[in-house]
Amino acid sequence: MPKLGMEPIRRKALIEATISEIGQRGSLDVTVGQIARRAGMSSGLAHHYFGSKDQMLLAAMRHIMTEFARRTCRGLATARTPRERLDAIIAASFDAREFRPEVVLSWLSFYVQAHHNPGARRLLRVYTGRLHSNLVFNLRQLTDPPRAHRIANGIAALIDGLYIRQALGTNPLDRFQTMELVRDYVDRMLEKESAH
Amino acid sequence: MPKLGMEPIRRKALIEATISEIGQRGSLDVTVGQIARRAGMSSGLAHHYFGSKDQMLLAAMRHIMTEFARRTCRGLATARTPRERLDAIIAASFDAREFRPEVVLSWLSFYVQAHHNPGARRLLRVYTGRLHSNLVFNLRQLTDPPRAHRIANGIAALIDGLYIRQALGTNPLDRFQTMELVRDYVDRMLEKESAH
Amino acid sequence: MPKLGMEPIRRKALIEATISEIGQRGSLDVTVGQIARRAGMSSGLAHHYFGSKDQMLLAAMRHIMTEFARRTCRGLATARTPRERLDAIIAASFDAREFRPEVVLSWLSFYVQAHHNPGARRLLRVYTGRLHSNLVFNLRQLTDPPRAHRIANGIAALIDGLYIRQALGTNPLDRFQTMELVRDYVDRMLEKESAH
Amino acid sequence: MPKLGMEPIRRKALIEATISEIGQRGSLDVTVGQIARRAGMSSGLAHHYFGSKDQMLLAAMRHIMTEFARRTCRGLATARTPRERLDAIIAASFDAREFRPEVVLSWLSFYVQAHHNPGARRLLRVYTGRLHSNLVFNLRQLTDPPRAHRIANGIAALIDGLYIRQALGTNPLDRFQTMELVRDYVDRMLEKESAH
DNA sequence: CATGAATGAGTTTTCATTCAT
DNA sequence: TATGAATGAAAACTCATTCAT
Repeated sequence: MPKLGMEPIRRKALIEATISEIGQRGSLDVTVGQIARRAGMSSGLAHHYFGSKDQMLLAAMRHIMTEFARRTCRGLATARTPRERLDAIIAASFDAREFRPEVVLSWLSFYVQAHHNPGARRLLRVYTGRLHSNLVFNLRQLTDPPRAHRIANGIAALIDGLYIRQALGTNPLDRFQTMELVRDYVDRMLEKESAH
Repeated sequence: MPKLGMEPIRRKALIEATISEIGQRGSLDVTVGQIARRAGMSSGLAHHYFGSKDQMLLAAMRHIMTEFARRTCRGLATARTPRERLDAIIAASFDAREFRPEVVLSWLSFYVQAHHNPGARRLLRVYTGRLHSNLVFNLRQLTDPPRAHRIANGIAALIDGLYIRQALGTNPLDRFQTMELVRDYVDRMLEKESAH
Repeated sequence: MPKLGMEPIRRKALIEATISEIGQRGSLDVTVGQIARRAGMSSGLAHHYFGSKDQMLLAAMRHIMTEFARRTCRGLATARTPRERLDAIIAASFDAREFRPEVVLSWLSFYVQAHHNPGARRLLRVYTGRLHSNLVFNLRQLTDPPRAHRIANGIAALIDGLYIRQALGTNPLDRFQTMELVRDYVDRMLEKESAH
Repeated sequence: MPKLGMEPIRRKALIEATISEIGQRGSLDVTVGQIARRAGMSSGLAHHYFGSKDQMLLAAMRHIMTEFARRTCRGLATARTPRERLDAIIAASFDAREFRPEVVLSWLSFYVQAHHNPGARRLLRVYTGRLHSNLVFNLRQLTDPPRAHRIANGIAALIDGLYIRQALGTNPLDRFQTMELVRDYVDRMLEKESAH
């Protein structure tokens, strides 16, 4: 049933199928055929729209990051104070849709891929850089610049670590406790009288 | 001329070659042939000693974890106070030999593998469990049990996150700063007067 | 809005695109999609007009040969003597438009195709036969029949060889020197006193 | 039955199978699977020994050219005069084994491949260059340098042309008549009194 | 008339694994 | 114990061709 304008529909279906399939299999070792089947089309069509498997994986990664960026923006829009904005960024990372097993596993897989795929690497840098500057911008209004950078690094590492543990099933906390852990970290690090 | 006692030598060579190869290629997509060549033998021999590729990867993972456990034990032996023991555990994680790119990348790869390989999963649980109880045991002497668990989770997540960032090249801190970040976290979380 | 009389226009565009594409890629491994795109239409339409890829390639071959035949006729029309007519045939082969890289390469590619495609083979025989009888007809007026055949074979082989070398870039002569080489051959072979 | 030292045997078998298969199918569009089957092995093994299809085709081309070079050398060794040496070169080109349909067709196919495969191109240049200098070296002892080059070009073109025609089945001459045509060309071109 | 969506067969290539020696 | 020859299954990718619209 070839209709006009199928491209965006097919691309979207393939991206979603990619994420689901990675999540379900728990590995980036997913074949184009599996993804295409899940998306209800032939593997040839998947190639037609994405050119290569790598491009498809990259598109999926991009999709996840775009969604994350959008959620972050939305959260930041309603926040009033720097502290609220930090919480909004954290909340975006642990949003219910973001923190689903398949999405978290996709992140992990992409992380691995990023090590040898230049495109994935670039994408990851964009994400990392954006998160860092978002955090630093707000932290700077609450503490001195060196500390702001230091805390931003801690937050980012904590988020990454909690993601991994979530992906591996070694995170005993639920979504809210997980978020609370990060917020607690921020609070503690911002306390004034600490002799650090 | 069949040499006696070759088995442990060959196995060790293969395990080390596995880790080096994964580190150098930056990916779990490493072939038995590549590993065997690096270990100076034929792929057939690698199978002879390990039975399958998966077993070989698992053995490499086990090796890394055993090394880590040994280092942790050694560190704990000389520590006198709970706080010192916590520091020893942290130091073991960021030991110079543990924190080499190839080892960190192997960890990351194993994490991915753990999700669908039961053997790897079991191994990972052992490591995670041991780390957690080690941390909790010492934290409990410094704070109440729920908090001890909470902080242990935070430390573990932070370590995992810092590992990932190290593997991906997104960790701007050097080894000592990295360790300091974790120790700082412990200090902050243990401060008494915090209103949490 | 179905346009009337599009067929010849489309067919012509496709034939020209076929030759250009083969010439540019330097290979018969040209896809229908590439040709169609170059001709400014969809691959489906190309099939609509030609039925199959082979038919399209064949039509292109036929086009080149028809052009050649037309040029030969035109050249023969103004020639007065047998020797002039021989020169006209030679000139038609090395006409500036005929001797363009893409056309020469198309010839070469068609030659290869001719070996297993009956249609192409038939077409090639027509061309070969026509050239041979044209040459023999005129040579017969200058020498005895066996020699005429012999010389015609030599000329045809020389032309083919020079074409190949042109296609491969191993012909160091320019178009005029190339033609002169053939004409020289004719002169030499027609010399009376030769002890052959 | 894996024995030691199979590599040269397998490589040879594959090269011969490549030439036969190209000859029989009349096209470079021959699959690795077909070649391997003809050589009595799996396609995987063919890749094991050659790395890629292109390398295999290239090896076949190299084989044909090496054989040609060897034959030429042998012929040149027994020749005493420049004229005899020219005849030896010609004879090597039309040697019974060289002029078999499958070999001639392989040449033609390789010619096509040479246009876009750098390796094939380089190989072809070596062959062309060697033939040219061999011819020129001997012709120079019989005529002036510019003429020597000119005649060498003619001979080479004639040989190529006769090969093509042989491959396409449009050469009505047998092997001896074909050779004689080239020798006759040489004789004619070397005649002194010609007013050229 | 025209599109481009869709398929599926076919091709190259890779690799874990087996096994004769 | 050790080799590397050999297989075969699986994967990515290509493309002629078909067909609903």
